[in-house]
Parts: sequence; C-alpha cells; structure tokens
Amino acid sequence: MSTIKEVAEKSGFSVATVSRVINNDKNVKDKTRAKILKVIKDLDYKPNSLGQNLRKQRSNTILLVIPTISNPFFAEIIRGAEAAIKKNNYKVITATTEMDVNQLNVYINMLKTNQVDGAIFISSSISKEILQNFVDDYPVVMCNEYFEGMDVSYTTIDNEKASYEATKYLLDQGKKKIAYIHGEIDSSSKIARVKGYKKALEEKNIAFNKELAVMGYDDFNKLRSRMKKFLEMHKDVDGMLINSDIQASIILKLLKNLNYDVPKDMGLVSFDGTIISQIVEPLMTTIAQPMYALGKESVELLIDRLKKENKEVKNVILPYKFLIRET
Amino acid sequence: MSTIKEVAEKSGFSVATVSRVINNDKNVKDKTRAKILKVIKDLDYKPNSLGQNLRKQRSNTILLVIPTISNPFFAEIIRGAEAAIKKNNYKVITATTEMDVNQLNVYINMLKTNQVDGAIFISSSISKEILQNFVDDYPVVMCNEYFEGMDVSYTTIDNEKASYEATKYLLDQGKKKIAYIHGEIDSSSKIARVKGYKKALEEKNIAFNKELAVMGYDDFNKLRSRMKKFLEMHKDVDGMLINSDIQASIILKLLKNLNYDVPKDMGLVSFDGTIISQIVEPLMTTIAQPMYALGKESVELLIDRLKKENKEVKNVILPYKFLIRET
DNA sequence: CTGAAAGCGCTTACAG
DNA sequence: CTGAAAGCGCTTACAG
Repeated sequence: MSTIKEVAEKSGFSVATVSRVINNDKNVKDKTRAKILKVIKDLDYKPNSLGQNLRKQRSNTILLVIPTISNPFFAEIIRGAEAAIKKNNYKVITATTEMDVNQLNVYINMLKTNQVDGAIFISSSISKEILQNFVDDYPVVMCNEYFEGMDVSYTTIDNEKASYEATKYLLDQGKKKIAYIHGEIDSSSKIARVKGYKKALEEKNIAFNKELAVMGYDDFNKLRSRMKKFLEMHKDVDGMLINSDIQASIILKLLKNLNYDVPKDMGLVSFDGTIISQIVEPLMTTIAQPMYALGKESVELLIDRLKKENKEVKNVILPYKFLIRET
Repeated sequence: MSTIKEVAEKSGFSVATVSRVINNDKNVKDKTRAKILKVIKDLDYKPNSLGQNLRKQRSNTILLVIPTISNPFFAEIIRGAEAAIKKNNYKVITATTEMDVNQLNVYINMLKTNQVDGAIFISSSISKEILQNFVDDYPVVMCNEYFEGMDVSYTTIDNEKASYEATKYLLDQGKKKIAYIHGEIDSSSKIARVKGYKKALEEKNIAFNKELAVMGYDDFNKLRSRMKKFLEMHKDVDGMLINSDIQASIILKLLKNLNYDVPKDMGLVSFDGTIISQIVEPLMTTIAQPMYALGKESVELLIDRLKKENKEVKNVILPYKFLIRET
C-alpha cells in the first residue's frame, strides 16, 4: 500500500494538499488537483482509514449487529438497512454476535473508538445491562426490540396486537387449548406477545395456563425434545402460536412425525413470514414482519441522529401483515 | 473514552509504562503493574484499536466474508470458523457482501490497512479478477471454492465425486432424464459438479444434453418462473441435481404445486445438507457438506500462515456425506 | 491556493 | 525497571 507521503513526493506537492484533494476541498487549483489525482491513480493509492478515522474521529461507517446468521429473518432486515446506508453514502459493516459477549465487545469497542459512527442492534443482539453502559454516549438504534425505560430510538411492530390477532384467529377456528411457544430471552417483544395472547384468551373467558407457555429453544435438538415431552403431557393442545418461522418449521415436522393432522389436529401460527414459512408443507400461517422496512427505518433513525447531532429519541411502529395460509 | 494519556497521568507513570502493562510486557515492576491496572479498571479504559493497529501494523483480527446471509449454509461455516478463531485468541469480524462490489472493497480495504490481519473468502464472496490484485500481498484463504491457477490456500469438498455419486444414485433409482440446476457463477465447484454429472451420465451411455443444465437463480421468483418454463418444455425430466438446499426447497414446492409426485415422478438431490433439507416434505436427499469443518479448517490454514509468515499454499479436501432420505 | 506543524492514540527502540 | 521521543497515516487550523 502506498501512503499519502508517497503521493506527495511523487506529485511534488505537500501531504496537506494531497489530503485536500482526497477530501474534495475546493481550495485546490484545478491543475494541481489533476496532477495529484493522476499520481493517486498511478499508485493505486487508497487512504488508510485507520489514520483517517483516528484523526477525524469519525468513519462514515454504520455497524449492523445481528444475533446470528442462522435465521433468514435477519437477512431481509440487513438488506433493507444496507440499501438505506448506501443511499446515504455511508459505509456498512455487518456483524454477528452468535450470543457471545466477547464478540459483542469487539463490536462495541469499534463504536467507542470511532471505527464506526453508530450502531444498530437488531433483535436480541444486545442485553439491556450491556447497552446501558454506553447508550447515552454513542449513536445507537435498536431494531425490532427495545428496552423499557431506556432512552433509545427503535423500530418494531405492534407485537401485542399481532399476537392477539393470531391467537384470536386460532380461537375462531374452533381451537380450544392454545400453547404459546416463546423465545429464550425476556425481551420486550416476548412480553408484548404474551400480553396479546392472554388478552385474546381472556376475551373468550379462557384462563391463562402457565404450563402452556413453553420455552422455544433456538437449538433445534433441544426444541424438538422439549416439544415432544410437552405434546405427550398435553395431548389436548390443538393450537400453537410460535415465536419464529424456524421454530415453527421444526415443530411442524415433529407434529407430522407424531401423526398429527395440521391444521385439523393442530392449528399453527408463526411469527416472521420468512422464506421458511413458504417452503414448508402445509404453508405456514404467519405474522409477516416488515423486515426490509425495519432495517431501512432503523438506518434512517440513526443517520438522522448522526447528521443532526441531537439526541432526540424516536420510535417507529411499522405495520405487519397477518397471512392466513394453510396451518 | 479515556485514553492512555489519562491513565498515565492518573497513575503517575509514563504512557510507555502504561502501554507495557497493556501489552503484558514482563519488564514492569509488580507494584507498578498493580497500580496501573487499578487506574485502568477505575477509568474503564480500553485501548483504542485504531491507534494500536496503526502503530503495530496488525490487529489480531480475522475477517470472514460471506456472499449473503440469506443462505443458512454459511451459518454453520461461520460457526466453525469463529470457534477456531477464538481458540487461537484472535478476534473476528464477519462481513457480508450481498454481491456488492463496493461493499467488498470496504472489506478489502480493511485488509490493506491492517484493520484485519487476514481474510477468509467464503464461496463466491469474491471473484478471481478482484482477488488477483492482492492475493500475493495479504494473507487470504478461500473456503469452499478456489480459482484455477491461483496460489491461494483453500478448503473444499470433492465436488466432482459428490456430483457423480448423486447423479449415479438418481440413475440407479431408474431415472432416465436428469437435469442439473447449477449456480449463477462459473465457479470451481460448479465446473467440478458438471464434470461429475457428465461422468455419471456417460457411464450409462447417456449423452450430455446442454438444455438440461439450467441456471438456478438465487432470486426465488426468478428461479420459480425459470423452472416452471423448463418443466413445461421438458415434461420427461424425472430427476434433478440441484445446486443448493434453498433452491431445491423452492423447486420442491413448485413441483408439488404442479402435482408432481416426489420422488416417483421426480427424484431430487440437493447440495449442502442444511436445516432446510430437514424441514421440507418429503425430506430432501442431499450431499451434506462438512460446513463446520470447512470454517474451522479454513481458519487453521490462515492462522498457520499468519504465524509462520511463510506463503506456503495448502489445500484441504474435506469429506462430505451423501444422505439418502426421501426424495 | 499551498505548506509546515501539531496531534488523533498508540508502541517500541533507545538510553539510562 | 522506566521515560522521552519518534512515528504509524492521516487532517486541519494557521500562516502566508
């Protein structure tokens, strides 16, 4: 890699002037600019962002953090976010934590040392305890999740309403005993979804039964064996609201192995509406989240904050779609 | 963020000594170390990696580049790679290009400016033309792909053999006209797979028919309409070897919509063996790639290169498993 | 319009 | 065992 010094020497101008050309400073004679640009091209010179960021104290880069790449739900969010980032001429680094705190710290450190100007934490890629330590000092947006009582901008859907609607749908289909397969983490979305689920039951005068709210593990094998036991113990369960498409697909497969007729013996509604819900048989009835828009809007919130330098907190609730299909 | 200077002032020692403590230099009196460590803790000081990397010209960080997060195939590779990276006390940044050259350049620049010490390019995350420009100057490993005539370490499976075995299996099942749904990019794996496919056909004295080698688009809608047309034109095709689980799942769904009986009317074998192949109905017969090992071995190759500072090129061919299931 | 100089946050060879 | 100084690659206020 050639450096700015080499460009300066070869062009006969100072490093300062070369830097001005790199940064599109108007105060450079056209002829000078042309000469320097020629040398830059000849040497295939690219400014070292380490030096630039250290000096400028900003990077024009946004960090996107997802919990795991195992869920296609995040793929669409990333796509929406990246499109918006590029439209605004920012750079992007997409990072995955895989639930590892050390890994997360690597990324937080990028934020603290100006390697990135701001970060978007998607779903449960970060905990309240960790975020609390730096949320006031750095530009951060949460996507698809939020923390009660914390001043941070976020985008999400109305999870309570969605959950209510899904549960009501199952009840209207004549289902009597509906289980709720929730996520591993006590997130805002989980709390909201439980609320909606309870509300729909109450309307039909069905008491909330704690035993029917089951942990839906992310680990497929754990999920399978957990659900197998659950189904043995609760043979009269005839409907399920499931935390994600992925988990729903695993459960659907299990149900078929156990000779359930879906949806006759067991009605299913999943959250997300990813490609997974479209390739299973029968087609999964799902709460389709606006994934692309969630990513896009989160970026808009963050860039707004970066440009205005104000700390105004904004929340965006995006519409979901309840897609009634075959389960 | 506090700086090394603040730690120095508060502790009463010089920046140099503080730096020695940070870098675990033995030449520091125990008492001094303890005092400085205390200040570091009190200030919650974290060294700025921008400054460190700029000065040290290395980062102890490895970059993992995947083409897209839409394919769960990459999730397992990442998991294997990250485990190996952490075992070796390196840091990791996982990056996704989403087939955008500008995006790729952001990552290549991280390599060129010592923000990362080395990079692993997974599958078709990079083209031969682009990699050629810097492969000799920076530590790079390719995972699951390679470029003919280029001196770069890589890990892969024996795609030709796998493809041969899969095609032979379909023929042995009595299938007469087998299509090959290949990837969008003219990669080494694609070439090898075509070879194996042809070889199996030849053994049965079946001439290779160019029209039966169809482009399997990554875009689901494009893939669906392309395949629909293909099936209309080639009603006698009774077997398919498909480039990836994802594409296979889309095609399987299409076949069912068109009232094909799988595998009676149409035998299917897919590449990858991801979770997708396990949730479809019927269960997909698949060439299960050693995803975790591919990631892990790629990292070992890279770290070996980083530590030894030699440029010896090594290739690792890992075993796959042909899983006969229901298609 | 251009350059010399300071400095972003670090590390390390050198001197003591 | 410790510190002063140089320097990694850059930008920018200041001076002219």
